[in-house]
Amino acid sequence: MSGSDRGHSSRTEKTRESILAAAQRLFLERGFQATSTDAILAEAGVSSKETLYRYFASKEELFAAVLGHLTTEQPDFSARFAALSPPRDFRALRESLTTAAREILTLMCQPSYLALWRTMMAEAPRFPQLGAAFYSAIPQRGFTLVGSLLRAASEQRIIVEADFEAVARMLLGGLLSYAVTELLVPGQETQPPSPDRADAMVDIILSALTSETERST
Amino acid sequence: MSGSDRGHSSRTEKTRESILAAAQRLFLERGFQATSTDAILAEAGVSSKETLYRYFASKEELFAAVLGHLTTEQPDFSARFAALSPPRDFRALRESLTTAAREILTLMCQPSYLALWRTMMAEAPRFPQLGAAFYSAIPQRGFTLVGSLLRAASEQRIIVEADFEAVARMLLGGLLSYAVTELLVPGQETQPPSPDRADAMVDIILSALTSETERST
DNA sequence: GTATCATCGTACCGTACGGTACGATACTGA
DNA sequence: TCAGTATCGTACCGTACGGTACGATGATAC
Repeated sequence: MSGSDRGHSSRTEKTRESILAAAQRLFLERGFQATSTDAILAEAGVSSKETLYRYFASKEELFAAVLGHLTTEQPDFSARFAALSPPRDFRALRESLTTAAREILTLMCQPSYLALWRTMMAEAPRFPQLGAAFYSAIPQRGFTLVGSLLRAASEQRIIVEADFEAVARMLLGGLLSYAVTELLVPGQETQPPSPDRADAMVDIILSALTSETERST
Repeated sequence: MSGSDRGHSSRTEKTRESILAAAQRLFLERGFQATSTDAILAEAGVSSKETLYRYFASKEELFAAVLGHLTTEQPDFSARFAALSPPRDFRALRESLTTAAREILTLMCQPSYLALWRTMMAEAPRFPQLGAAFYSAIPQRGFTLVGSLLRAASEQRIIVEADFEAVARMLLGGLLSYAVTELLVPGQETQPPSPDRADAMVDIILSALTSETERST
């Protein structure tokens, strides 16, 4: 407010960004404890710890800055659902869900995304607010968005009434299970699952949500 | 073979067990790197590092012994499915699946089980064979067992043919999603989900697997 | 009872880490 | 051009860790 950030426009911002970028790479690759501040400096091309501690009060604060940034600014799979408009008919609903599920599956199995999940779960006990923020920003939002999409479809009589919270958790949990595979069996070049795994799950869900219709029609 | 383990029957076994138990508690509670050998000794009531290194060549080997033991000897939720006999009719299938799903949900949300998952995913990059062993012993086996149970049911015309790999992943993944919640939002006493969440998922699955029957009958 | 071996208690080694201090140097803005 | 400051380069501090060494002490087996 009182004109504190005047004199340093581009230069300081650049070093700060490079430190953040280096820290992000190393934290996600090795975890919090296994990443030393010296290694971050070397990766960032910075030659003195004094520079790092000018921008971040401690290693913990740097970690929180990196993970907080990834939680809020990262393109996440929830956004795929947020963009979905209420479906017009069954065909449109199926198309929307299939596209979104495919994108989620692909995104979640990317190494950088897996590393984020791994780091979050590993450090959640030590950084509880980071884990909570991540949960409500990504998976929680996914459950909510899928659930409300299905609810909107049911209100338009496209699908039948059901426990949409359970349905959403099963669809996203099924996709998540592939990420867990990659998380537990790392490195060995397990090729990501083919997109038709997502298609199959959407079709099973929709099959459950239309069977009652068959009876009542 | 050549009479190496003769003289030390009860005493050495006891200290070894106490070291393993202490290491298990601390590794699961704090993780690998944050647990010092000194802390393990204190927790085990052992007064010299020499004793620890008599039984385990390194901290890594002790960690592998603990996690390997937990992977193979722990009562796991796959065993619940392995005990299931091929169902006689639809009612028996639903009963079996509901009971198993409830038990899995309860088991997976227990703190000790969550800590095992967290530790496995956190350390999988550094201990790849541990992660792979855990994956094939627990989640992989769960997918396989549920899938084959459903296949057996479909061969008896209890349910219709379907992509049972996807169905199994969705059912177990849906339950897993509750564990992920607890993993990411730790501590704050989030009460575990009620068992009827498991019931709802089983019913949705079965609804999808009977809808076609309605048509063909 | 005596030899054997596990454990004790303690001291030690080398290394690595998070964080601080400080003079020297390069850059930036007026 | 000059003042301010961000960065450099390096040295340092205190602590903690994994692992080793060794004599003393206790329990166990023959």
